[in-house]
Amino acid sequence: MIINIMERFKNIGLKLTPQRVAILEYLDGNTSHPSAEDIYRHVKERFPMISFATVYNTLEALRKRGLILELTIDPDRKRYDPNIHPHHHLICLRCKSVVDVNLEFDVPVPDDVRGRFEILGNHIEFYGICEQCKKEGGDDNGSL
Amino acid sequence: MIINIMERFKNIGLKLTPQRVAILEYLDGNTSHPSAEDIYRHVKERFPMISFATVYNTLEALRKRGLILELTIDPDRKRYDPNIHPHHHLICLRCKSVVDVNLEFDVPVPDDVRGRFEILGNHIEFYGICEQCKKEGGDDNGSL
DNA sequence: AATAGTAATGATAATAAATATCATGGAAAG
DNA sequence: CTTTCCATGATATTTATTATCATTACTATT
Repeated sequence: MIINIMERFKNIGLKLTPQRVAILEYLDGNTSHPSAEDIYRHVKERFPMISFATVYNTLEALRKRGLILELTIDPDRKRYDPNIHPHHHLICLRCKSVVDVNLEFDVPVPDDVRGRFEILGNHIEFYGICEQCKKEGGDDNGSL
Repeated sequence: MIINIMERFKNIGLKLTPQRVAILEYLDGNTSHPSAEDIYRHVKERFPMISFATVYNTLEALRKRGLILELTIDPDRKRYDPNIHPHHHLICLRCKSVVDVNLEFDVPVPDDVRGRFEILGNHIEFYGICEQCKKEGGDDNGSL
């Protein structure tokens, strides 16, 4: 999979730099829905000189080509998802962790809506409390 | 409806200032999902002295009491919704407009998922092209 | 292998949204 | 009316993201 992306990178005329490889390797199969800063901090361990500009640059290059998704599920920051297949998300209101739901749901939108809006896709966010947070107790459920 | 909110405002110990009334009136029945800046610009017409701090202040007070929802559907800014009943959204990829879908969908989440995550609610985002944008043509569909 | 062409890097500055601070003003209650 | 205490507005700060640009370095070609 990651080989494919690297090949596609080159085929499109994008240069495959060590920094980009590191970012791609971090993203490959990653289901933690990292933010730009998460990625920056991780890659920095191997490339202490890496700049935020490179991270944003690479993410934008990937996004423009549809190789990653930019998620708008965290009110504070963008998150990125290398899983580009249609799927949904469970979002923990306490710890903000995001878990994939790899299911196809049939969401029957009425004709009168379809007539007024060309629907190209959908994304379901499930809000709740993750297993980990439930174990730890507490009663702040955050807010929807 | 707006009377109710104003009453509740006072009952909770919040002060009902002219600025807040203006914000409440603008939000009441508003289905445009305005950003803080949208609200600021509108209220500024009547209260040229109003500050952004007051807008954010009021929105936070309303949100904390569950009187409005903070929407995380626009990658660039938070949007606010006075409709606190469960509903979903159509988001135009071209003009970023947001339209309500006041329907209840039954989204059957499998038991193994429910066992690992207490689901408290869900929100469906439909992506597509609105009627207005389709009329105007163009072929930039934005990206999911 | 040397080189030329071009895109990527990283340092830095610039935007922009949202939050924090705080002296002053004003709503609410008695 | 007066007192209390929260809200306001001016401003500063924080944080995320985008923009700029000289330098670097990958890639293809020779």
